[in-house]
Amino acid sequence: MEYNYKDIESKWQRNWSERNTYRVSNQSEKPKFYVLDMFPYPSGAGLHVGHPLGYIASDIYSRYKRLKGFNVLHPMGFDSFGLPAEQYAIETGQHPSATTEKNIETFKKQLDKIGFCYDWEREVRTSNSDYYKWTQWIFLQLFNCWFNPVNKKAESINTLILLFETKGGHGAGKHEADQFSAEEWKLYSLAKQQEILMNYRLAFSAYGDVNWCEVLGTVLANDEVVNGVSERGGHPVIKKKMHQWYLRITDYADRLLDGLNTVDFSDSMKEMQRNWIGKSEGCEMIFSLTPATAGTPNPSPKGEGSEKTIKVYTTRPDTIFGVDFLVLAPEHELVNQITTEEQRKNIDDYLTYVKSRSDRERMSEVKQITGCFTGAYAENPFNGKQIPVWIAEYVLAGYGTGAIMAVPCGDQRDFLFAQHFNIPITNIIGEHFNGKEANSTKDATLHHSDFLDGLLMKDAIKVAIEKIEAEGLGKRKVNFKMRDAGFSRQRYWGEPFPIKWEDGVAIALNETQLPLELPHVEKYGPGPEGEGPLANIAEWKNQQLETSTMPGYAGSSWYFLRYMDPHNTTTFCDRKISDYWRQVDVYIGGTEHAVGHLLYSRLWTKVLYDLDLIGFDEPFKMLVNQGMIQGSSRFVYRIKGTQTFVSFGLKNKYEVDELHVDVNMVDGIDLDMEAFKKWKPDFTNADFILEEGKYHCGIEVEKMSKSKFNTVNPDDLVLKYGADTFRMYEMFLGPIEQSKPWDTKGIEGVHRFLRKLWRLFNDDLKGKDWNEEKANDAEFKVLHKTIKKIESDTEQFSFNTAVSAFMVCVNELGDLKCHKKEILEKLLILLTPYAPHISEELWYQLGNKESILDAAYPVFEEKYLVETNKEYPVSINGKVRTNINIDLSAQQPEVEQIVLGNEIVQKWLEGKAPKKIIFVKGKMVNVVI
RNA sequence: GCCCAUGUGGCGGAAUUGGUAGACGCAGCAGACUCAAAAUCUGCCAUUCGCAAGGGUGUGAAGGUUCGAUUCCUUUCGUGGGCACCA
Repeated sequence: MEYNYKDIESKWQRNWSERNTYRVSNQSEKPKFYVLDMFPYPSGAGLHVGHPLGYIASDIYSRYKRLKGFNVLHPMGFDSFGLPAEQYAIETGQHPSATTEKNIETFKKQLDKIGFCYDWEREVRTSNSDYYKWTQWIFLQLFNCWFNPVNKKAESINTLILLFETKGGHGAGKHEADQFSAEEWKLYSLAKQQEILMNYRLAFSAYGDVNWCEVLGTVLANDEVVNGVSERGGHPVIKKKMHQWYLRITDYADRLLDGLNTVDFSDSMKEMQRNWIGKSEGCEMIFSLTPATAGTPNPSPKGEGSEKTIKVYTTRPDTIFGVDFLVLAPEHELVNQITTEEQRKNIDDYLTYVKSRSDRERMSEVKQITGCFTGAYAENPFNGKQIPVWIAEYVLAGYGTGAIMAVPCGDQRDFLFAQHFNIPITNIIGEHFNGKEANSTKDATLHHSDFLDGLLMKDAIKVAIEKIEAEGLGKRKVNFKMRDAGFSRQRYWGEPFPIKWEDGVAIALNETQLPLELPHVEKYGPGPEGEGPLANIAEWKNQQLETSTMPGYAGSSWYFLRYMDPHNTTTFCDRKISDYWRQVDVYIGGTEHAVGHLLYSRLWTKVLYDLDLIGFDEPFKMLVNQGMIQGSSRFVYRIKGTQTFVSFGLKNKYEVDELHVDVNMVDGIDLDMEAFKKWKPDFTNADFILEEGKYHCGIEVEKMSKSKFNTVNPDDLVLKYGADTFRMYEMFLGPIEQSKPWDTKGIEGVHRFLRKLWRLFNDDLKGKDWNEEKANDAEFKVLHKTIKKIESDTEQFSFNTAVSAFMVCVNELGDLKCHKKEILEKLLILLTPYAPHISEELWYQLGNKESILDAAYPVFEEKYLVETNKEYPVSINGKVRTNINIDLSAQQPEVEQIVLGNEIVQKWLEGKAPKKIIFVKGKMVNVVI
């Protein structure tokens, strides 16, 4: 009887589904455990081999925890709103709801073939109105609350109104502008009151920049902008100010930082989030502008210019005497006012240039130094030095005050700027500055720095801030790099905002009006003036409903809660149920979500917690990052203007175009030329220039994507080798957290392993081959070594080494000719999380009536592994020269005697006495000569 | 540019807290079985010198700490991911 994975897998998948084996109850005597995958975006390309990597890992862990006696929640769903579906719809004329539905069906079918233990009754889809009803509902909670800086938590906006009514503007203690009294507040118009409240709401509306493409008449995602022009059509893209919704995530910056100390994420992940939040301590400082220097007319009439000030933010106030110029962000509101007439043309040209540049380009292309002098000068408040004021794209409006004081001797970007524009550099750090590059040390002693002279820079920071505050020139300030999160998209395929606009005031819909359903239209396109497609729909527009929709991360910020209670129609998730399941114990997904999704869902969780809607304020207790499976692309080289293809090694002799070719037509690097000819009509008559009789393709590792023809479909592999082989092979590829290019080559080895396992139970010819004999010590040793290894590897998500331990175990049992049920039965339980189908089948063959899914996990017993002796490696000066078998209980003197008596050691000693003998018990011996 | 990760045989990778580098698997080579093939089994498999015994070199590169470094430190190069409207 041979291993027939096809029959076995379909048999047990049917059996498990008929018996509802994977249904999870919200009530159980067992302790709970919640294992979650980052749910997929159901793209039209279907599942590729990269998707299941994390899913297999979480499935193994879930099954393992179940064997260990936990009530395990392990759900799956779909993040089904998003840009690609919308784009695809525009291109093909199909409605996104239809394509999304179809894609999800494909995904589910593919997932089921791999044998995951999902409870599909708990499936969620973010684009279903019974789901996004609650996304909208949570948005309303965000809209209707503010962050109280005193209590450091979200509270109802009514508590803020009450403060305004009783104490006026300082009640909230936040916005400097809100210096009104309680009486004034009461006299304000409704619109004015709402305008002020908008500065506090956690979900708020304000003006912000978007990528605007005039020709396409639409707002573009950064992804759709390539080198400053639109990806589709290559049209120019500029920044445009538009009304946008935001989430006030900056108010939670400190709590998001603190929360990192309570969760089990990798250090690098925490570091990335910390850097994103970017907390820095420094001070704001005011520079007053001086009337223009002689020879240039004063741009501001009636001496107004002298009253103008520039507020800069710096983390290094200690360098105040090294300031050689100020730089404003090109978008800074003062730019227009301070520019002198002579400089106006230059400045305008520069602003036009900057408008075409993305933030990314502005930050990354530092070698290309650009900037423009405004003609204005500011005064150093401490020594009266005249400082030119420039604008430059490397200063971003969104960070700090949008203005910096440049210290070329201490900051490399400032240094390059000064060098490029011939601005004289003041050295305040003596020999620490070599004139060739900036030195950002804090350990130098300050020179030419007046009251800071002779101080160490790191000590001077405090002194400088105190002086600045004492003289009223500025104040201590904590800044965050993080900005409030843009929350609206000018798109169709997303959650509509439950918001109406009445005379410029945003009015929240009543909860009873939810869900506010996305209107179904056959065709849609961008609305006027960059509005979303909803603006084209008369019945929508007439109701004055908000025309943008929510971004992709809205639905994914809270989906883990909905899985707990997916069918509830009265609340997003019953409090009793979320109190049972609580945090996600293990969350598995890619690092690409490190700062986006993970921060947003942490924010939403904290707000829901503050409002007492859930009982925990961090969503994910532990995070496991899976690496990305990359595609290994193959290329062919077509001689320009022909259908002749030249092999990789000869391509430099011709002028060629590089074309992606489907990896599935290439064996290693050898192209299947017949398959290639049939691939596309263009290639039917292709000619080839070969090397050594073969056509060699070029190789490059890239993201796995349909357009690069480097995707590998898991279905084909499951069909050819079975789900169990596929699962174990994906795990065997390498550490779960490491990125690696996909390569199908090694899958045979895993399949061979499963057949070898099968043959421990069944002989291909004779049939049943297992027996009920008593196992001996050697067999128990193999088993218990494996139990120990598998258990600890599984706990540590080291699945690749676990697979190899299974192989070692089966090899060793094969060598021992062990076919004993007593041993094999335990091995099957260890294996079932990894290869559930074959394990269940063999378990059944051993005569078990109950499913293996709930068997008791074998208990490791140390006694089988106890050793009395060890082959100690013996090194001479750190190089291993021999091994000596020594009793493990031996102590240093005894060991020294044995080692020095050894022939090989004697030879290396050449009669000399050793200087030192290092003995590490149970490890090694090193003789130092 | 900034942030994070990563670099070990022909290939994927292994190596508790610094303690025998290359487990396990793929590919390859040789052999057994077979009319033959598949399947299976046995052996070899970092590199270099050597008939062998044995020795030299070797974990991206260069330094350092240590009795001992793939592991720790410094510098440097390559690759992958993220950088706020892809999800």
